[in-house]
Amino acid sequence: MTWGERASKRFDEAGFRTGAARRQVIELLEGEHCALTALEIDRRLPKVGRATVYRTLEQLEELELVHRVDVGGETTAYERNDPTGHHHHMVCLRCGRLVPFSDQALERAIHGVAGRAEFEVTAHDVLLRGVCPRCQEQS
Amino acid sequence: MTWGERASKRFDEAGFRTGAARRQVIELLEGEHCALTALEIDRRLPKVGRATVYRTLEQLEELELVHRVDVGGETTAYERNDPTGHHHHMVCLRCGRLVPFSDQALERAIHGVAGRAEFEVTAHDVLLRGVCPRCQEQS
DNA sequence: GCTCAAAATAAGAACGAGTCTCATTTTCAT
DNA sequence: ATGAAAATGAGACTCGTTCTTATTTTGAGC
Repeated sequence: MTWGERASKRFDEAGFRTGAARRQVIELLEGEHCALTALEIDRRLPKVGRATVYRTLEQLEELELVHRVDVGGETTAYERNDPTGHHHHMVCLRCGRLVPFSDQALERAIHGVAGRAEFEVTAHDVLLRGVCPRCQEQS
Repeated sequence: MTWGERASKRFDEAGFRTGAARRQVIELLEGEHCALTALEIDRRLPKVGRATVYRTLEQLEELELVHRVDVGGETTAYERNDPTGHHHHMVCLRCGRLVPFSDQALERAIHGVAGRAEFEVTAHDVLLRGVCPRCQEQS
């Protein structure tokens, strides 16, 4: 079952009705592999209102079908929750490109810290900032 | 030498002139131990213009006297660069409290990833989200 | 101390991301 | 088919941040 099918099903089960706007947002996310910002989605779906885009993303997040990716001060990005795996991002400071990565040692270290902390840690983010290969060439 | 003195000196060396506004921003940061948001600083210094607050923070960042702390979508916070050390933050999802931590294994893992990446990595952030002890008690 | 060009500043307009409101359209249980 | 409830689009609004511009302050050279 694809992510899109799973998303539709989960919406049904949650008792939501399905409109054209929601379908389009889901289709768009289905086709993307890395994070998309809310405004990017709005721009790519000119027939869908901004409010609807944000509302839909909020619902998708509640249903745990997408999660936010915080990439710096600018705008928030959203990404499909793929059961295949947890990962983090590198962001290019010049062009904004996002590249995913994952690392076992990193995850172990984070779980270690979380275990020793007084906080009840429920989530974590790691962001590497730098310059992507493409932008390095250009300088 | 205090952080404030170091900051003033560094500004001089960089060829900047010293105005009243900048002095006030530096004094305010001097007195704070953890991150302050730009707007918080603006609010606490009503006689200083918004633009000046932001410009000063930008310059402080360039001179490596403060660094940004990204704590979620809202607003960006700034924190004194203490030579004693690099650290990350846990943020409480209920009350917003920030608590610093640092961990050797975590840093090693991050440097490992950065070294293997095609990106030229210049900075990194780690944020643990959860519930602080104080808020855990209240529930 | 003065002087004056350059730097710093204050005030507020402008901008961009995100939220809210509300009138209209669509969905779906009946 | 019908109509109450949900979903939607358009645009007003908010808030953090940036830009513009006219004014004030600084400090190097006298």
